[in-house]
Amino acid sequence: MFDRRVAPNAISYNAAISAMGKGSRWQLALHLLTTMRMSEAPNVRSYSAAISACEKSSQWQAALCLFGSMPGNALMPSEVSCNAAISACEKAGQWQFALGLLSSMPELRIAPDRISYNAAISACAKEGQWQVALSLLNTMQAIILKPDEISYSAAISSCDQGGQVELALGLLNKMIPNNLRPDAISYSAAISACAKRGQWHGALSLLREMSELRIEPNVVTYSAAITACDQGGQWQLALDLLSLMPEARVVPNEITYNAAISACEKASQWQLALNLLSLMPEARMVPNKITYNAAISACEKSGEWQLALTLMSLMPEAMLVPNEITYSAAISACEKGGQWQLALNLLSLMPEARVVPNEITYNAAISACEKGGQWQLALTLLSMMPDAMLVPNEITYNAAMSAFEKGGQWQLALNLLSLMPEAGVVPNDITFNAAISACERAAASGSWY
DNA sequence: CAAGGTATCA
Repeated sequence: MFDRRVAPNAISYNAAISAMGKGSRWQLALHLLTTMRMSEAPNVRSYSAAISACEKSSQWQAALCLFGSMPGNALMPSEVSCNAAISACEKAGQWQFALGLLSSMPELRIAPDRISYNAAISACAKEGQWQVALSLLNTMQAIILKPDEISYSAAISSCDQGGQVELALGLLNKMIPNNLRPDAISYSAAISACAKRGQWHGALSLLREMSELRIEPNVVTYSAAITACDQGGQWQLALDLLSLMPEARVVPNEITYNAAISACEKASQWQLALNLLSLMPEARMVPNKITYNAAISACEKSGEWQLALTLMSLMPEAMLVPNEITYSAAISACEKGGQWQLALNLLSLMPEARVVPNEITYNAAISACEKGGQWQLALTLLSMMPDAMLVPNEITYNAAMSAFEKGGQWQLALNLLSLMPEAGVVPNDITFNAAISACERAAASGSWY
């Protein structure tokens, strides 16, 4: 094709740009768009393919630049180019930009179509903007753009992200009356909504409903249902679902196993968690960072701090780099095992491992100090948080408060309590109980004055 | 030759 005798034409360039997009090579896609100019002017499809390439590589600014440069290149943006730009905003979590593009379409003399709305609904869904997503769905109906299965699934997903189970189920139930056929994706989104609220019963009902309607669940459906059982405290049911997958001819993947390992965590079933981890290679699955993090947490919840640290130490040979979640889970494991020195050691190793601790990491470390009776260290960690650009939250304050209480530091406890309002943290029962207890201990031991 | 929906870890 690049033989000088046969010049590539627009079609071959467009195909190449599209292929770069599928391989997440956005720079190469843009490079092709540039080199294309030497033989002929890129057309609307070239731009659409390039915008889509940027979208697939999460380069939303580049996508918007391309879209915005079309009129200057004597090209009228099409529905497709605009929809690709909306998708780029969606992938990057820029729901306001997605809505802005949708609303600017009429000025550009492009009528938004079903795909424009669906992409915008998805953008809102990803960011938990369920009210906006639902209003877009209503707008679609109002302007006689009949929402389809994808519109509904995206809207259900917005309710899922927003924790609105009832609304999610309501939308699912409206599909058939609207002559739409719910599929595995619509059901998976609804099951996920149940999972977020721990409604395992609802999730299993939806699975049953699927079999009545002859809708084949897929691996995502099962993974979501396993998570629903996990969140609902039904770890046995979660594992039952995993074991039922072969006869349903659904092949579990890494995510399914990760969800199942997570279910073992809540049940303090570290043996089962490690067993699942060990079964993965023979099922041709490669455990990833999330798998290890879930297994480390399972050990943590079971009080197996040594095993948790062993798992963490095995990550490099599995070519996995621990992240802040790994460290936080491992620090929590040390906390549960009364190993405050090891917990602090892990925290101190983070900078050289180029892992940035977050609030949760500090909270775990402060709790470890509290359990180890190290109120001074808890105070030191608390005071280090602003330097690390971290804002202590309710959990941080409560952990520090308990540390002061255990250490008989009633003045510090009361001082901390008094600082909470200006830090914008509302003390709760745990906070007050710890503070009161600190004072009672002081009074009982006569150290009040 | 271009555009839209589902699941996992502290």
